[in-house]
Amino acid sequence: MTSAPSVRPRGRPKNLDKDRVVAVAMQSYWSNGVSGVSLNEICRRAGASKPAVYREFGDGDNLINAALNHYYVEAMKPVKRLFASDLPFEQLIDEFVTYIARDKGPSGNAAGCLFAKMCNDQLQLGPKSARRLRRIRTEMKSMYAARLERAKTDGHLATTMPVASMADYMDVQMLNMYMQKARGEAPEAIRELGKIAFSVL
Amino acid sequence: MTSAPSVRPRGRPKNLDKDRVVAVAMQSYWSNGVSGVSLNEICRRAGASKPAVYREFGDGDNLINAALNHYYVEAMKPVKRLFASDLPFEQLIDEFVTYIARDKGPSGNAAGCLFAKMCNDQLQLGPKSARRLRRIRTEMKSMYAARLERAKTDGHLATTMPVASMADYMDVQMLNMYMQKARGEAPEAIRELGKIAFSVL
DNA sequence: ATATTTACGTACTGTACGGTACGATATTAG
DNA sequence: CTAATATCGTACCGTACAGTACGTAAATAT
Repeated sequence: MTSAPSVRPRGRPKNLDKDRVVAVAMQSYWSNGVSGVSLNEICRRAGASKPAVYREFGDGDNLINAALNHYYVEAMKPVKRLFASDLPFEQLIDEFVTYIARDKGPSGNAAGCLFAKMCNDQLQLGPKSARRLRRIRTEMKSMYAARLERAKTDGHLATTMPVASMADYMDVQMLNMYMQKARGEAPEAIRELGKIAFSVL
Repeated sequence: MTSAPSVRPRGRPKNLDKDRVVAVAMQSYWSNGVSGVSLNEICRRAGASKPAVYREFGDGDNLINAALNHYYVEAMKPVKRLFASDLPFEQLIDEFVTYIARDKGPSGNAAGCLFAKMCNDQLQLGPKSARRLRRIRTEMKSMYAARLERAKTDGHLATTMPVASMADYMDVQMLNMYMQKARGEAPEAIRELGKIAFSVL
């Protein structure tokens, strides 16, 4: 566990609020895109000194990586819960679409999914965060695939399409919806788009 | 017309190859994304001096705008031709999907649609190019809508869905396919994705 | 020839970036 | 107390960026 190291370590105690830095980084990348906000700016927003951040994270790539992980564990909870639920498949998709269309950024004002934002400028991501991003996407596709398989055996889904293709399709369409949001489209339009896109399943 | 001004203007003749600069800019933005390549870099690649480029275009925003226009008139020709053709609607869509999946960047190696790339980082676009981009997208949606209307009256398209919604959907799915390409997906996978997405029409 | 007009490009400005050197400071170990 | 340890943050490094000042060169007009 990470909690309560009852004995203090040796040197000067840490002052940097690592969690805050990660949270600010996540929010910043979420709102402005990874290439839309600098490490300098994140330090400023978090009220942390740059050397402290470098001491903690090593380099910018690792900070992005940490922000991405934070996003994955925090912001994807509802989606994971939804896909683990026993809702009929059709209803699940409907909830999924509604959730994506309604989802708000951390500061309240709408923004796109951090995954989608990162997938966009993958090219300017460091190797570590790029790798992590790919891995997360694979995980989500597996989640989709598992649920699709389950729906198929339950008879809620009659199709000849291979499950893997459908999972890929869901992944792309989810990112797509989030991109629309990031472009400032209205939630209603996005919901409509999602409904059409997922009507093929 | 822009051709052959038989009388030379007064001062020192221009040496800057404006067309080349625009072409290089287009190719650069196409390959690296708008925020992935600097004006400095474009000057370097085009073999032009920076002041010359500024004299010609005023600022970076105008250069992006010019590149976008160049792309629109040059690279969208096949698509426009396709939508003006008399192909049965279903076949047209099939060709459309195939074209997007196969489309290669100017240097031969695959890259995403410049529209899609620009839609991504709209936020870091200048006001002029952002405005132009919106306008072009609207134009393309109109093109889709007109063709959809035509297919409907010809009886090639039986649906209750409003034409405007379908045009929006086509627009989004086209950008979506291009984004997949920009992310390095295989043409075959993209074609598959497109086929599924457009099967709802 | 000389004045006028125009484009040329080197060399500069100021800003921001990612990243770090290093002396100061706060703690524990003995 | 002193030594050892570890974090602190100011002030700096070199690089790259967008944009421009300005002296020079090449043309036409007179």
